[in-house]
Amino acid sequence: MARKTGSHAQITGPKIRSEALRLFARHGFAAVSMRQIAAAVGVQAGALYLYTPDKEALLFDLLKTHMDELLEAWAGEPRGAGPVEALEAFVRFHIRFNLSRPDAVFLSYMELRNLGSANFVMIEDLRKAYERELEEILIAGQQAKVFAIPDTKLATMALIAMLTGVTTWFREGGRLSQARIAAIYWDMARKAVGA
Amino acid sequence: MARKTGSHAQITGPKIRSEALRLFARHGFAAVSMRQIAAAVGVQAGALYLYTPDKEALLFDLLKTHMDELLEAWAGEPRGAGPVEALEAFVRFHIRFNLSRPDAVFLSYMELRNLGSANFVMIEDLRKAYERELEEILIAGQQAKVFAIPDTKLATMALIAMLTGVTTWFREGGRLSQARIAAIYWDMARKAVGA
DNA sequence: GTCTATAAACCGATAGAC
DNA sequence: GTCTATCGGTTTATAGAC
Repeated sequence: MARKTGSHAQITGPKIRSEALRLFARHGFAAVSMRQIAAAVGVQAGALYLYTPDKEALLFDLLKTHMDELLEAWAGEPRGAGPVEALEAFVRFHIRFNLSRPDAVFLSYMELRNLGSANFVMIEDLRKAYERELEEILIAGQQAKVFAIPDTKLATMALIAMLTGVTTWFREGGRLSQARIAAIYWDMARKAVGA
Repeated sequence: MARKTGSHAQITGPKIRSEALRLFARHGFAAVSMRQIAAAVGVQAGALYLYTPDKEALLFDLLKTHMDELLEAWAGEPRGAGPVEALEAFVRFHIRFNLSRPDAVFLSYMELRNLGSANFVMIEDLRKAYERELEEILIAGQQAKVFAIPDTKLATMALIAMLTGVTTWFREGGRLSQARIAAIYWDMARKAVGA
């Protein structure tokens, strides 16, 4: 099938998302103009509106995709039999996944406030579903008496904040390898829950 | 001394800072216009420039003040003799102080990128100085063999991220009191460092 | 599918009146 | 100290040519 000159939908669509993700994470959603995104992609600003109805929808698409991929990746992650093994799997998975997508992680933290309330609730629910995955591990370990946790809800929030924090300071080629960092965090997480 | 009609410098100055802090935290620095801040204060946009040379200087003033107050408050905080007591003091102080200023904490995390490089470095150095306070406690405890920490630098980042995370979900009048939350976090922090 | 051109609104910051 | 008015530039989003 013949296409008009300058037709590159299969390239432009993904490129808009990747450049928008990079720019939003670097400068903030409100600070980035549609013209900047278009320039980074290599098209004119008007062309963006063939791929997104408006700027907020572009942000929502990025956040929704990230959360979907996060939950899907965790669902497909192998994990051991007991709560301790499951917690170790979660800790290592969370660090590995988040470090592979630092821009998306940062965006999911910072730019939820730029979403309308309906979109906000949708992303928020996915985030809660992910947190629930960790809490269920903690509850199982608590019931099996292999964890000693004063409050599983607080432990969930504490562990996720601790693990996600890695993305704010980790730099490739730094003092410690990603594997070493994951091992150290697993050690601290394990101790924190009394395992 | 007589003043002209409409002269309220002693009220307007602090109010500009408090309203700007609230709006920047809520919507993001770039998303908030000087006109919005002025409207919240109850003056016209032009009047803001009697109190700040430009918008970025207003943001910097907020962040600098916050970091100065944080370091000053910690410097004046009573703490016990040993590393364990010092760590407990730090944990409780960090939670208490940050929960008393959630907007400033959020801003300090998210909007550093809107600072010019000179201003950025200044805030960053203050943040590092604060982190160093915690790391020195961990190092002292490690040397005294009352902590068992694989890496004091990583433990510092892990603990601060864990503790700061409280500000993202805590709501006054929620399930747990602030004192109870601090006690639970202290329990997890203590275990995490092997004390 | 992309471009150019443009509408309508808003931005940060300043000048001058009071 | 504050206001009104405004400059010069930017914004999101759309219309119509190709």
